[in-house]
Amino acid sequence: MEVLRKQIAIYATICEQLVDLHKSLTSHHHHHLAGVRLGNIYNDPSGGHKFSGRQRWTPTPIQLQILERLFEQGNGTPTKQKIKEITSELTQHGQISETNVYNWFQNRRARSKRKQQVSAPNNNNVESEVETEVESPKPQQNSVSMADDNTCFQTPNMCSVDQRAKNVEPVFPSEASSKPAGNVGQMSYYGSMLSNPRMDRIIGKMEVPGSYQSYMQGDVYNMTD
Amino acid sequence: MEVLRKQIAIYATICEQLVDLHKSLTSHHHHHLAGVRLGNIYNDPSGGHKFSGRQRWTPTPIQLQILERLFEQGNGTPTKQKIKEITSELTQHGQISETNVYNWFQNRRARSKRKQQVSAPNNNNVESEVETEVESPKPQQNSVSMADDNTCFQTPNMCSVDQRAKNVEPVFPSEASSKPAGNVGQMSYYGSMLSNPRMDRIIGKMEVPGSYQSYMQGDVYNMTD
DNA sequence: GTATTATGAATGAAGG
DNA sequence: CCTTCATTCATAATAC
Repeated sequence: MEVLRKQIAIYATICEQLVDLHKSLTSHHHHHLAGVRLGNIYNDPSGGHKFSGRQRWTPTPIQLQILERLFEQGNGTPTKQKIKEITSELTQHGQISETNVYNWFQNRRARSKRKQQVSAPNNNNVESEVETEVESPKPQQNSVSMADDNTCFQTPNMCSVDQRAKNVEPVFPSEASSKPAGNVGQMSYYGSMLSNPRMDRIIGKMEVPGSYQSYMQGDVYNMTD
Repeated sequence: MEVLRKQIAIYATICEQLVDLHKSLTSHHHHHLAGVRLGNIYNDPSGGHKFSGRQRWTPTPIQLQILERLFEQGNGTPTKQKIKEITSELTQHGQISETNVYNWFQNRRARSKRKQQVSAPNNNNVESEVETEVESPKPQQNSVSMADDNTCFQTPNMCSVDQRAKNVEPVFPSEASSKPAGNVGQMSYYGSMLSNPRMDRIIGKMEVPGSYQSYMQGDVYNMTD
């Protein structure tokens, strides 16, 4: 009897933790779970009514045309004021929000930049590492001394596994029918999956880039380190 | 006694399903999350100069959880002292630096603010025509998105699970090897578990804290013109 | 139907 | 603090 009660309590805890975890994950990465409110109508004059649910805004050809034109004109300097105007204008041609416009310009600009970087290699001719995508000789944000002490600081994944492949295997077994939770005392399943097994003892120190550094400097407390 | 046994069975089922769901989500979309954490997991035999890895810190789910909690607690402006403490704590769950924590809070706050300032004007009137969550063919998250019958997610993977309420065996674990059920397979869907009274509270926590839908509603940037 | 590409969106970090 | 950039992720569109 006591055992049973305990079991119940434990399960309750586990469930809560699972839910909490789930919430964290979904709220940060699974936007498609949450913010599906934009493409509900998607007045696509081109005919098809894709009521399949649209998580992602897709510009109509007309919108795209206008956006492209604006981009070429102002060349990627969308002021907030402009954005509003543009949005108002584009709304007449389909569902759109200022966020969409903002994102569009941001992406457009970034993409252009990147393309040019790739197209115009300065003096390197050995950058043909991976042609899968624009590997781009990333000029690296030389903060201060990030690659000096411990190069492997925050790098979650050093080896360049192609994440674009959708069939990458998670490290933990699929366990479709293995065992969801081993011991009830602790969340062993998620524990093993989500918490790190003390493999990090190499936490040296980190770079101190501008903002934070200045932030720190203003403090009365000294960096007791 | 019987009630207790039943409770255990129910919890076992719930846990299984949560885990399964979570696993589906993470493995489907977040392969990187599965092997998250500083990935020394993969042997890098190359050991060469293939160090094109990412340099951007990515919080582990646990770190994220903790950070979110701290943020919600009202410590919107963590002092340096706080940051140090938090960092120390989070270091136990993955590589992290004070800068990361600082940036995270900064970003979190800024974006939270940005979203709120959108929700606020929406309170009185709905001048923004982008606001039209009525008649959405795909009912998105509202409060208990998962609790809906077939709401599922847009994820094709998830939606392909049929509702065959298979063996929801009680499998109340004994005190020793309390391992909830061995096989969940396609999981019998949420319907069964949601009808449980205990699940009520948990489902309440399930709801996504509303990040993206409000983000979509209006502009992202403020009009500092 | 499956794999690949294009691109909208999310977010960590830097700058001001 | 607020804005912007750079990078990454997920998915609609498309090629196969």
